[in-house]
Amino acid sequence: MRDTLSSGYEPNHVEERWRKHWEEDASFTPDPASPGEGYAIVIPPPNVTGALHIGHALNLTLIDVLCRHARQKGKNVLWIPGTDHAGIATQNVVERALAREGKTRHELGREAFIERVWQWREEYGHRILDQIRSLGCSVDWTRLRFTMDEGLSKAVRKVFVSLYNDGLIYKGDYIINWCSRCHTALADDEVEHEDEAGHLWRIRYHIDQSDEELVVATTRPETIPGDTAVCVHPEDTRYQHLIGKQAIVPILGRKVPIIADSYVDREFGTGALKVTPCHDPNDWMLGKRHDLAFIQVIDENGIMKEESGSYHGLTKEACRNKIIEDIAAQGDLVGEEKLQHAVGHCYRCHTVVEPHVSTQWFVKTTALAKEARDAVPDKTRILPESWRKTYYHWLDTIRDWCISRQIWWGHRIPAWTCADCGKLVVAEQDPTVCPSCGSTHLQQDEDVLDTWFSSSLWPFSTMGWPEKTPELAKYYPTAVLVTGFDIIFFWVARMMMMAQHCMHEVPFKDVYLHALVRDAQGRKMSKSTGNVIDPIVMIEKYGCDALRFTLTAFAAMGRDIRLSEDRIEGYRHFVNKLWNAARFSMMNIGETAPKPFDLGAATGLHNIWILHALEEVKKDVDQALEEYRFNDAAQSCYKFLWGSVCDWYLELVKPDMQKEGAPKNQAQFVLWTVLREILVLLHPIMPFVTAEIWDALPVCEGFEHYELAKAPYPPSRPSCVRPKEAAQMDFLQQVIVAVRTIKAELSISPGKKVRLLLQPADDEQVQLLEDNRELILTVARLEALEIDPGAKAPKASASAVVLGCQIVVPLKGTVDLAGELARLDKQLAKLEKNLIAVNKHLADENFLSRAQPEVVEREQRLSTELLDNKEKLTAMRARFAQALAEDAE
RNA sequence: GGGCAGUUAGCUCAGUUGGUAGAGCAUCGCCUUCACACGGCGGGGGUCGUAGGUUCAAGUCCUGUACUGCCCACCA
Repeated sequence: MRDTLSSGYEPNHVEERWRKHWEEDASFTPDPASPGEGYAIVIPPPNVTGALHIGHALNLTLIDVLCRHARQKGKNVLWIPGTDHAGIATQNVVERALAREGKTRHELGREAFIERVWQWREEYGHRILDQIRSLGCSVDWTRLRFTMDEGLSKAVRKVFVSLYNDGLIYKGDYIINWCSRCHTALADDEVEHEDEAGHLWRIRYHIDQSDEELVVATTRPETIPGDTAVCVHPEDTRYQHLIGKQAIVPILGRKVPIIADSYVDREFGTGALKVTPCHDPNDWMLGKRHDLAFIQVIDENGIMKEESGSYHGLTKEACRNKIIEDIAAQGDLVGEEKLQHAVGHCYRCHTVVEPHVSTQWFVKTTALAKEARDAVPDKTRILPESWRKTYYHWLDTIRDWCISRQIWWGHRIPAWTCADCGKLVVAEQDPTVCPSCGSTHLQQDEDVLDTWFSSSLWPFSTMGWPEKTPELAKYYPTAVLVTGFDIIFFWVARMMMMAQHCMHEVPFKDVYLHALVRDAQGRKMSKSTGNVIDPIVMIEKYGCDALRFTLTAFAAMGRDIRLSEDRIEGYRHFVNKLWNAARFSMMNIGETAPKPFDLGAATGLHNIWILHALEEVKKDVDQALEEYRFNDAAQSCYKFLWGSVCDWYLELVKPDMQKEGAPKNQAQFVLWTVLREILVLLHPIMPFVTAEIWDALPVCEGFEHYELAKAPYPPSRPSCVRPKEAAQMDFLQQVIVAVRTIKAELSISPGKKVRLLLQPADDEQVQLLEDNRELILTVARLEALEIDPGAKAPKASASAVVLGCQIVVPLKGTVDLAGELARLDKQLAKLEKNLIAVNKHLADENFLSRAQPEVVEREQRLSTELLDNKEKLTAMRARFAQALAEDAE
């Protein structure tokens, strides 16, 4: 046990000790052979290059809440941590570092460069792991994984070969998205479309051997040298007669056919389209369909090729300006207008993406996508459900997945070409001879795989697949995938596809897609906007628990989180409140633990009431977390601890603590129980402060001591569910509040002890109030308390009515008599308003005959009660007014 | 062009199966009451975007509509 707690919670002193303890103790390293239902979550692997941002913090907090809660519920929990090699992103970072030394990766050569990246990872890759650690994540560090680990690389190769052998991976020429800065192909979803202001130029194409002409509209005149056709709609009467003739490409003078295809939108532009099969995906499709020539005029660096004639060597941007100039000079520029249109950008470096024809590797997605689709929602639920449609839609319209990347950092494609016979060899093990001709001149494919290829195997590759491991047997499929919706396609859908192929089973039973964390204005956080909230800074400033509680409390399903620093600061108060409630408890419990007794037999309304409330929170929190309602779980704890325990129970229990014997011991043990169990409930959300308090709490006789991270969820105590007593307590609270209100509104100092006369409505109230006389005296701060239904109230007194019980505070000696009249009028007006509303219901025939009987009954009861209150209050007002008048005389 | 969210107190958001609107922060008043001023007590503040519909009863269900945000999409 630790010494007394300090008066303010200081997270920095506490947290590091627990991080260390959890790690050294291997607290979160489960044994697959141990009992308990397997419950696994794999971390969405952050990039090794990365630093923890607030989105990670949210993601990791929610996962940790689930894992810690599942442990409490007796599950055998495995949370696998790890990082992603993040091909393009990491290569970019290292290349930038090289550039600062004045070197390029090409100067270094492939092998040395890769060596350099590994070095870089050794040096900086632990940063993100440290940050995961500082968040308090209960991950199993002994099972740390990296997508380029030997085991995972083996899995990658196995899947590649298997897909290839099944005919689901092929190599082919296709128009892909090319980033000329990253110098690699990108998958469709790695391209971000953004509306940009551009121009739509109308350019005249002359018709061969004719005076006629055709005007086409284009946003990309630099591709004109690559034109191999002009296309119109087959039913367009304006152009029908030109179909089959030849158009002359401006400047270059090449003749190209005029073709017809219903793809063309007659309404847009001029209704005539120039076709550049090598530099536009639609034109590529047209080119294939109409068997057109394919002329590439822009190279992989964005420079005009020789085929572009006089524009050879220009950048594509320069070419655009020049060619427009030239066409204008020739008099063939017919028009120029501004146009907003979508332009694709590289999701890694934001360079404009160029459609580019090249040889790439693809995964056939049709069959895989169907299986992934069919698994939802029966085998895998997607939450919130609104994302289900999006998921379906993507899979329904999916195109083959381009998986080759022209970079060096990543899993190199396990394909070799025989230099002698040209045979393509795809194999798990590096081949030494060509199986076809026996040659040893085998050349491995230069490309590496898309990062998402290896990530898509993550749920099972991290558990040791393709080996048959105890982890796979116990923990697969994983319980839930928790991630942001921004990677639903990149990652979630692809894991679903790959798992079906490799495991013939879904990778997870639930997918919980959480929100994006935005700034207070709802903007995305970004370094350039300067609105980022750095979780590490927040942890240092306010403590990890405050950050975690804030994120949890804001994690309502299906809604973005608008975060600002003052919210975190606000919840730090809550952490401190818990700390001080614990301090108070321990001061009153003392060194020696109280003697346990049967809580179901507790006496004292306040004890019975708080135990009842405790049962409710336990139920609520458990239910909320089962349904991923994180915010509800956090709110329940917050309300109970602050609103019930601190605001009331701690005050109510003070008199008991001054006594000796049974009442004191009872209060102590109840307090001990309440504190102990709320610590367990809060622990998944705020692991540090709860563990620290738990550690300082004495252990009662007959109770086992274990550390909080290993504590079970508190079992329900049915004998403590006491709704009747809870309602009685509610009545007492209302009485006390009424007295406080009178004091506050009549400017009677809260500290000033007043006399109170209660005129209960019935014997039951008399009994209840008598039984709790002491409690009322203390909490309402009274000098004297008279409970007497027949008592004669002094005329000059302030009054209120609660459930028919009249509350009278004599005002003799106080100043503000006139204030009371105004106060009563306000109360009466409020009552009257309510009464009218209720009576309107009761006067309605339809309501009486059609509403549920309970509802009608409730309304009737309410009406009677309100009327009674009104009458009593009116009478008191009259008496008081009289007193005022007499006083004036 | 298609799809999905959101619109509730000054701000940020809750509001499970329809039954007289809640929290935190902010604001106002009072209080250094021996756990906590990162505190206590009390007050003020909302015709729940808008128009209809269903219902005895709608913030809650349905339809239309406005605005905001996001995602998807091959109109050059």
